[in-house]
Amino acid sequence: MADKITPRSEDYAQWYVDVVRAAKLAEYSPVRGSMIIPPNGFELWENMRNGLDFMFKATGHRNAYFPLFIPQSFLAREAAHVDGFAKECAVVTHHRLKVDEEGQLIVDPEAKLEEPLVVRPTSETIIWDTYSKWIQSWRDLPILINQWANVVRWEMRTRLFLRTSEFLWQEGHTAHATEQEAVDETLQMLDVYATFAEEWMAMPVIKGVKTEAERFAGAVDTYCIEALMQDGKALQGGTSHFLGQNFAKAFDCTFQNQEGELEHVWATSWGVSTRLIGALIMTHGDDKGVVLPPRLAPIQVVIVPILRKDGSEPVLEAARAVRQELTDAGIRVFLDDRDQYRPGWKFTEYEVQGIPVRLAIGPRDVENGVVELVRRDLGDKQSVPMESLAETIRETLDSVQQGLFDSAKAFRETHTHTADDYESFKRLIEEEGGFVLMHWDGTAETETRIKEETKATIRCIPFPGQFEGTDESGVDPISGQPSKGRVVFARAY
RNA sequence: CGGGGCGUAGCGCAGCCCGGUAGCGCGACUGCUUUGGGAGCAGUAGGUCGUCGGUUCGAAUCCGGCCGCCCCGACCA
Repeated sequence: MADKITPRSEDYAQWYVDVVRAAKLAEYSPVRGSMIIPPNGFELWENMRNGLDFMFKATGHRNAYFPLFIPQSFLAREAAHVDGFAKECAVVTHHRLKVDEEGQLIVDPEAKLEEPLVVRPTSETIIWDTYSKWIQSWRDLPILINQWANVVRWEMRTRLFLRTSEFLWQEGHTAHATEQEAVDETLQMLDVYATFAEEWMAMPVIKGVKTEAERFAGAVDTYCIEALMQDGKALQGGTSHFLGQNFAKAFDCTFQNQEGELEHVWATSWGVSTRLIGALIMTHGDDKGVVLPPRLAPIQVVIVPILRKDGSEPVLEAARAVRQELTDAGIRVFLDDRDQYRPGWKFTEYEVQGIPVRLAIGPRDVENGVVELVRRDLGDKQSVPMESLAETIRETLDSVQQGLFDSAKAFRETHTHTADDYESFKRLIEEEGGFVLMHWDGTAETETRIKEETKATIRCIPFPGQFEGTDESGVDPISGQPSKGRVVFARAY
């Protein structure tokens, strides 16, 4: 029987869990808050990683690896950073187990570490300790490094992909001679994320800067891309931080400039995580399952042959020929010729998994020189000629990619509202969800009050030009104080 | 850390109130028939009933302790 998927309209959170499970993207592990990522999920991550990695390298970055364990004292060096992460760190205190008198495996109390090791929640500290050794002169700058790694943040409440205690991500850490160069780098990487989100994930995003309350612990400015999920909640998809000289000062990282003077280095860091997979699911999924954008789908086209006891050989031959043609054209294709499942079962299975295009080839199709093509996003069946099939598929994949982006963008537009007074703001947040644009006086007081009263937070102060009228000055409807422009509010993941 | 729920076959669950041979569905395995939207029939295998203790002739069931997981809140990518 089919794995039951709760309809989105009934219970969106349950739908999400059902879909992740049914599409075999992730499963729970024996340890609370950590997850197993089977091939379906991991190949998706690999494709994301490849896309991003290419862009990182195209902008001059190189990959490196820094250790999982960080001396506890390192984390304490930057005050704001401690505040931000101390509450959610896993700490290694011992290095040995032993079997006790009762035969139980226990932590050996004799094997206590002199200094506890923190499992990295992020790597700024270990990296800046290293950079301080690498950097002496302005000639050593910039340093443009990225690492692909796992990190641990001991979360109280977890959700598959969206918030797990251990997750996979990339973290870029760069060092610069000037403030301007570091700021430029921060913004450049934000652009990389936005491009990736929109062109690869088909997920429209708002670019903006975080308020002080939402800022990364230790950053001067945090920039972000914010996406809107189908249930009207916002999701932060990636962040890029201008760290100023905070970490350079904490780790005494200086360089000698061209005038021979010692200066602190300017820093950035930026990251996206497996959380993006959650964003992808909640941007495009439907009641039948996941919907994957072709550029990221591990399998772009699945071929289902309709086999009969008599005369299935011509069908298989045709299916293999199609597979070859598409493979040669650089399309990721899978021929499911397993006899143990019937075609209907396979149709449903690949819909759950979100494969963008399905081809069915049966005896009738072979006779007529056609294949049946079904787009995952639209679901309509069409018969297309075998002739120049690769081209047809390529166009179809492009069309799916574009179609997903367009409908996600249309959704965001119909779920973005403007509020001019607090009452209608509250009504919009409560009843409509989505992004609400409203004037804000720039103070933490009103921001906190709104959060407490409505659970909505300022997702970002959007860059100019993304919304009509957000850059016009006005009045904060709560405090009556002047506002430089509307900011983006929403309830968020 | 508060509130709620749940631990019984790989997965989902019933059985518990009222103690007495551990069951159902899905999945798996074998065979046959099927195959254009999650096939049908027949058969087979699979269990320390979360854990420790108590009550009892006898505990999945009653009592107590402990452990774990999920959901909702406070906190966060």
